[in-house]
Amino acid sequence: MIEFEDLVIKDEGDAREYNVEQIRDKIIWGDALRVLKKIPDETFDLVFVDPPYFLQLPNKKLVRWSGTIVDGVNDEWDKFRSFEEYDNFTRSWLKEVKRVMKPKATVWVIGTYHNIHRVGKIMQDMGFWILNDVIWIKTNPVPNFLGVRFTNATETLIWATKDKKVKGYTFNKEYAKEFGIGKVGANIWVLPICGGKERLRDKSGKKVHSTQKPLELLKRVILTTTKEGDMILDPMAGTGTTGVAAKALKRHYVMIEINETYVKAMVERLITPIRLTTSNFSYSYQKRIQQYLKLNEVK
Amino acid sequence: MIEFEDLVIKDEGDAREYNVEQIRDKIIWGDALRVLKKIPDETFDLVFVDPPYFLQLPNKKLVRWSGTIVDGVNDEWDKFRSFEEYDNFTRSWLKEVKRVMKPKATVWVIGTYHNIHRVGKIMQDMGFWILNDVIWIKTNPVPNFLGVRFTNATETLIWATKDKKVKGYTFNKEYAKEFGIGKVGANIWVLPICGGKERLRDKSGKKVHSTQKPLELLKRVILTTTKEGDMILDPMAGTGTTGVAAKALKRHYVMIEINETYVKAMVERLITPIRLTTSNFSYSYQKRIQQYLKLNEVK
DNA sequence: CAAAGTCCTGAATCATATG
DNA sequence: ACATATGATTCAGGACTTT
Repeated sequence: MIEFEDLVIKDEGDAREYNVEQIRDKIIWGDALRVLKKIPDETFDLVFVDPPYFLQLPNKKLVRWSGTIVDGVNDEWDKFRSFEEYDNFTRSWLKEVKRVMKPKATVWVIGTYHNIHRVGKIMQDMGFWILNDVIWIKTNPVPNFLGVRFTNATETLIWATKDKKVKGYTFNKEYAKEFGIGKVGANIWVLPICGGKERLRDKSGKKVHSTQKPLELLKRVILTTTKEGDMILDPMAGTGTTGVAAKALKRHYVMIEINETYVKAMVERLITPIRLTTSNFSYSYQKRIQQYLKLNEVK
Repeated sequence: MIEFEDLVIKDEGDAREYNVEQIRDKIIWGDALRVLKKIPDETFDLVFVDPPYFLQLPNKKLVRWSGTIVDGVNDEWDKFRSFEEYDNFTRSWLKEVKRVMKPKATVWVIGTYHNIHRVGKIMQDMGFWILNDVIWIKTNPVPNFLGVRFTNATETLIWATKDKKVKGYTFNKEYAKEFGIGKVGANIWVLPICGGKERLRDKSGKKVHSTQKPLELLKRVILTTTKEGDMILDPMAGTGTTGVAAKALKRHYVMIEINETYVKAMVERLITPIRLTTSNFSYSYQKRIQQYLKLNEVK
């Protein structure tokens, strides 16, 4: 039986460097930046980053007509004092990410309009070369019930190499065509927000993580842009969707996370067998997505 | 009969300021920045900007199977020496745009991953408050022939106020629901690239403008975020889609454009009567779009 | 005249090899 | 570094031609 200790390395304050064998298929419990600095150069084939979105939500509750309260993101890890502080944080982790990427590796970063433009510009300024934006269309977004904006139903993923000159990165176009709307393998993915049985909840029914990413999303990232056996890094792993998907798809992972609750949740997920099929969707989700995919058949 | 002189003001080098009556429903033929500086504060209810995308295309030809060559963007106006030069240009026009916006006005900027993140971050840094990203899904994008990336089928529009504190901007949610995918009025618009009879061509059949925007796009922008009689500015008007749509929808426009060929094309379009209905789409477009909208009915 | 087939093209950061 | 040659690669829509 696999135990917590088999999967988790607690990062201690000393300065030694990790070696690749030691951290393969492990969760490193510690601060992302501090841990990243101890990882050797050119270790990973793929990096997936889901940084704080810096939502800048007002510190008041948003109440629905029904009287219930919108359970938005109000976590300490999403608090920054200013754009400048957010940008400095972003540059810091991007610098380390770039260093630990193999020469032909690619990196994904996910965000919304609150932060993605800041991240994207900083990436370009640091020499990353954007290959695509991929638009995730959420089939079940939170509606804008005040009717003062468009309902924000999308997130944006930036996919990039570490440098303009990189050739020969991994791109599996068969999967790109399978996932994207239309025949062309477009940069548009339609899938629901993480919910149902996949969504981790504590005993009181509260969400363990406010922004848990769906397995289907990471499945698509991994299948389109890695090969079996590749090393994948997620330096802000949250509840570990990246590692769970990587394991199921026969890739190696390294996940970094500082929050103890999240680390424990991740371990639970990793020792629970899953199969990564569309059955990870509920039936109604599948039906909805089929509607989108029917577009392929329009003449 | 309406003549060129009735519609066009040629911007001369002198320093006098334009007044609102003088420029209403006019094309100002001159440099965007120089002209903008002569426009009074708080003149417009809406600004739409389609800046150069800074595509940084390689200096080599992309040849198709058939032997034809992809006629990509190779215009002087899309050339910048560096990100820094592009950013300085962006900041310059954004500063003037902010000044000529009425207090409750909003601004739209369109771009692709090549430039939109730079523009978006700069807007945030200058105090603009992003209300939404709107994703334009192009039904007929240029495929990625070589299969090394996702086909880039989207453009991104940023919609913002000039300041975080702005309340009471115009948002017509009925139209937002009509245009966006799903019942919720999502931030996703599906429409084709400008082509067919709408696409302006010279006598030899060559595109007048390499990136002419579809009328349907501007129709949506105008109907969702302005009222009848509003003043709309397009400071880089190209072949004038903004003005044509504004006129048809009973809004006032001011368009700035420096290129003589484009100005002449604009005048032609403005004196040609049009009706702005969905018949601007061909039937097959409509069918395709209906397929997307069927999602409304999914339970 | 309608239907089917051919050809061209669209905001594209699209490959590799050789000189 | 840049330019040129060669080769494997693509979908939707519109214009035009053939059946």
